[in-house]
Order: sequence, then structure tokens, then C-alpha cells
Amino acid sequence: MAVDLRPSQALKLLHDFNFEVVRDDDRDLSARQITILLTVYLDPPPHTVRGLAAKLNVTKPVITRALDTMGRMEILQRRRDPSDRRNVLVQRTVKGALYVERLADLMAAKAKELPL
Amino acid sequence: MAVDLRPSQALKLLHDFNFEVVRDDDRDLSARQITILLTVYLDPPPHTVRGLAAKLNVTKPVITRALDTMGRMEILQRRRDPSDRRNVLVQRTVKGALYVERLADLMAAKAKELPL
DNA sequence: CTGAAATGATACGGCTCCGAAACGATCTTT
DNA sequence: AAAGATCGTTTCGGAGCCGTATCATTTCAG
Repeated sequence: MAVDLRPSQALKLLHDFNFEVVRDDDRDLSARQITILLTVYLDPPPHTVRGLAAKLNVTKPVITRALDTMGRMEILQRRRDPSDRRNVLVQRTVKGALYVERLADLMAAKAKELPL
Repeated sequence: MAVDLRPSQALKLLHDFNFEVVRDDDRDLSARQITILLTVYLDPPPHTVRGLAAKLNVTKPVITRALDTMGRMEILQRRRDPSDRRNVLVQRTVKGALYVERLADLMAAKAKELPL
């Protein structure tokens, strides 16, 4: 129980963060895509399509399509599992790490600006 | 400078919050829609289509369509400005207030669970 | 009173995403 | 090796959202 955030502060933080993302990027990821991305970057590997789908409670094609999109953006990467070639391993990329880091910094900055 | 949130905590908070939203709602609002919604609920009125578009740096049809969608969800409401009938005033609803409150509580709860 | 300006809504073509179902490739079992 | 199971992808029809351009309504200026 570390960070004490009142609901009104949470709301403002949520607004300010989204506001910044919307203003900067013409292209914004959906909540699903963000969750997939952050899951890959926060949870220990390996990450498979099926595993991500089960964890996020969505269908497999949702993951496949999100990987198509974020693969094109080069923030996530597919690789075949050598030990079981049916599996696809979802991996991080350098560009993706920078992207995620930017999100984290932006959120931390917005939190710092919150009124008491 | 109230809330101290390290980037790694911000990332986990962002993940946990989105994770919960994605798991619960089959239909999730876009970053733009959330920003519009929270702007109406946080900034002082009046809110017009043109004003919101300028503030968020998007085109007017984006606002109109978002109002269509969130109007159907009954979390935002249109009303004609009586003093200048060209304007549309965007207003809160009871249902919308509950929706926003739920977002705030969820985020605050997830912040409380963050590791030090 | 008439034409210009302002406001929000709409039409359009294009793109992305959705869930369900079917599919090919790969392993596992027999 | 044949049959079945598992995994990720693709297809399909349908829906939402995008930006540009245009439209109807309302107000304002001359």
C-alpha cells in the first residue's frame, strides 16, 4: 500500500495523461493494445498469443491483430518458439522500450503536478 | 507537487488500471473519448463542440461523433445554448457521473496496491 | 433585409477493429 | 504412420472511427 492517491487526484491524473497522449500522438493505442504492450514489458516471459488472450480475457484474433499493428510500429516483435514451433513468442524491442519509458515518464510527471 | 510516483510505479499503475478496464468492459472508450469525458467532468462549463475540439487539438467531427457515442451510452448529454442557438452545450449526466466515479475509484484502488 | 460569418452536423471513402468460424502448420498420441 | 489435439492466422460480414469537404441553421454586419 504505497501510493496514496485520492479519487479526485486519480481522475485528474487520468485526464492529464490521456490529454497529453491525445494531443501529441495522432495515432493512439487502444486500451487493449496498451494492456498487451505493458503486460509484455512488465510480466516475465515467455508470452504467447494464447497466454495473452487468456490473461486479458479476449479472443486470440485480438492478440494477433494487435501484434500486427504494434509489430508495424516496431514496439513489439514476434518470434517462433524453437522448442515448439506452434507457439509464437511475443518479445520486446528497443523502440518499444523507449515508447514504454516515455509513457512512464509522462505519467510520473503528471502525477508530480497534481494538487494536494 | 503532491503525488510522488516513480516511473516504474506509474507503468504498473497504468497497466493494472487498463487491465481491469479491458477485462470488465467488452467495449472500451478510446483515449480521445476518455479525454473528452473527463474534460467535461473536470473543467468548468460551458463546453462547446468547437471549444472541446480546440482544446484537444482534434477536428470538430471527432467531437460530434464522440458525443453521438457517449450520448447513446448516456454518460454525456447535448443541449442547445438558449442564448446562441448555434452552440451546443455538452453536459454531464447522472450515469456519466457514476461512470467517472468508478474510473476514479478503480485508479485509486490500483494505486494503493502498488509496491514501494 | 441581405450577404457574410460562425457553429455543429452530415456525406464520403478509407482504415481499423470486432467475434465467430474455418484453416494450415505443428506436435502428441496411439 | 495415422488420427487427434493445439496453436496462431486468416476470412467473413458488420461496426466504429478517421479527416476532408460540404451542408443547414443561426447570428451578425452592412
